[in-house]
Amino acid sequence: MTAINQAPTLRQPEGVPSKQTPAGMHGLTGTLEMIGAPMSYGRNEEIFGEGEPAEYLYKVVSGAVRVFKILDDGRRQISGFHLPGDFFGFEVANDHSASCEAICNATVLVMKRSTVTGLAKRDSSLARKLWEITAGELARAQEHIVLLIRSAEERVGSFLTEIAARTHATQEIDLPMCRQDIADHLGLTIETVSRTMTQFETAGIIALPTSRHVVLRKRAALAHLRD
Amino acid sequence: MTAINQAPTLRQPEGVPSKQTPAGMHGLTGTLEMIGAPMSYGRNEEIFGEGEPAEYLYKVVSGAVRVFKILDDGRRQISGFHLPGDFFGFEVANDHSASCEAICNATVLVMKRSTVTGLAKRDSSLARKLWEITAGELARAQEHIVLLIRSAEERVGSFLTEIAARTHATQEIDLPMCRQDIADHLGLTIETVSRTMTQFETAGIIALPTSRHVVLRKRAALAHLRD
DNA sequence: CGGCGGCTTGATCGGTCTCAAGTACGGTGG
DNA sequence: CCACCGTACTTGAGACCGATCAAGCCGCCG
Repeated sequence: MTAINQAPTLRQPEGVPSKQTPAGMHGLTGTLEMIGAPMSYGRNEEIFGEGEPAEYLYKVVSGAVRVFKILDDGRRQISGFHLPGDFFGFEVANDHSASCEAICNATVLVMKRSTVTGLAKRDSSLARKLWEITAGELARAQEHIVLLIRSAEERVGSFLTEIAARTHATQEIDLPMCRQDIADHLGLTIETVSRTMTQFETAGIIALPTSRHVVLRKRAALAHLRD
Repeated sequence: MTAINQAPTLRQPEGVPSKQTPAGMHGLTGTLEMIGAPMSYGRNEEIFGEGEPAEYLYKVVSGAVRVFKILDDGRRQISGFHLPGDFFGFEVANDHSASCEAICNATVLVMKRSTVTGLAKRDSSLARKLWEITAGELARAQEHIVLLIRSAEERVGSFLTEIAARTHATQEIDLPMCRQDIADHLGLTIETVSRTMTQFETAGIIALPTSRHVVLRKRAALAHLRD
């Protein structure tokens, strides 16, 4: 626990509110941000732990976080990475079903859960938005299931494609997470992830100026890998 | 399509409503069943298809159904089996994200989605219940992800344990689904499923009087398999 | 310069898939 | 009642992919 951990400042988050919510987004982005407080977390700092009461809902402002479970055999399954703009930590149950850590220094908007669910009781569009966020998580989980039954090549290829799409990158992506994080997300070993990346580079599908910086040379090839 | 397919009778389902909803169940079971109509489906009959408009919500009364996607390489991923009492076909989006078929002859309660979401706008406890059902699906999907990164032995063992729990079976279970269904659910081949079952039988963990009838001899051993 | 964490590469092992028969069971028709 | 058939399931042999074990390399920071 070497990280800086600012106490939430109970005012509007700086910077963010200037971007006003576009109409048609059900107003959640606006509403929730109003009641949120920005918090900073250092690299590898815990944001919440599995089994803890889920007091807050979160939205990434900058940086990246990983949500994971530690299995009884000691392995770690990273259920997802969350990037700027993503909500996370939404629970219907009272406790968090997974743990969450900052991957790198990260700023996160923190909203009190009781406030949000209280508002949702009176505002059916907000209630629906909460449902939609959970349904979005479900869709992502199901995509992930489909990914896990495929070959290592396809898993790594899809991962790169997904990160590129979610960061709105056209050509180059900077991976915030290490190889072990990727491996624990894709259900592979660090060696297999590394080998597969090298293989993509050899095939001219990507370039790797540094291990964290990926240049997508043939995006179509990445997306259409067969096993 | 050889199956019997009764048109929905737009009256209260027979038999079911006599069981009144116990207090504290948020009233959904009661409310939704009131607006539901029972439908019968034959073995392998389609209940809805991926991409179709999600007009209805469903609840299994008897029998069993499988929800699945066909992948672009032709493989089939069964995201889940639904047994009596289970809801399925819940979507936030307008279209079904997966297909659904009856595994055996099955009776299903069918509720009009627009009616339900209309009610949810005015009834926050119903809105919350819809959210809870989706969150339950999410939790199940995440459990499944954890399962998919484990060994074949563990997958089959957990599958048997899960079915036993969900059918409230203490000792013996009747599998409604064939080996291929199990394989497509667990991300294995039919041969591996079969071999693993045989292996459990040889080890005295289960008995297999017939291929669909499983006697659990050592439930603890099934649940605690290591890879 | 030394050390360390993160990453890559190599050699070998093992689990699961693939391909290929073989078996059990239920239904159908003679 | 039995012969036949099709479907579901089991079993076997071999190939292959990814895990494991083990070095080595790179970049960064003290």
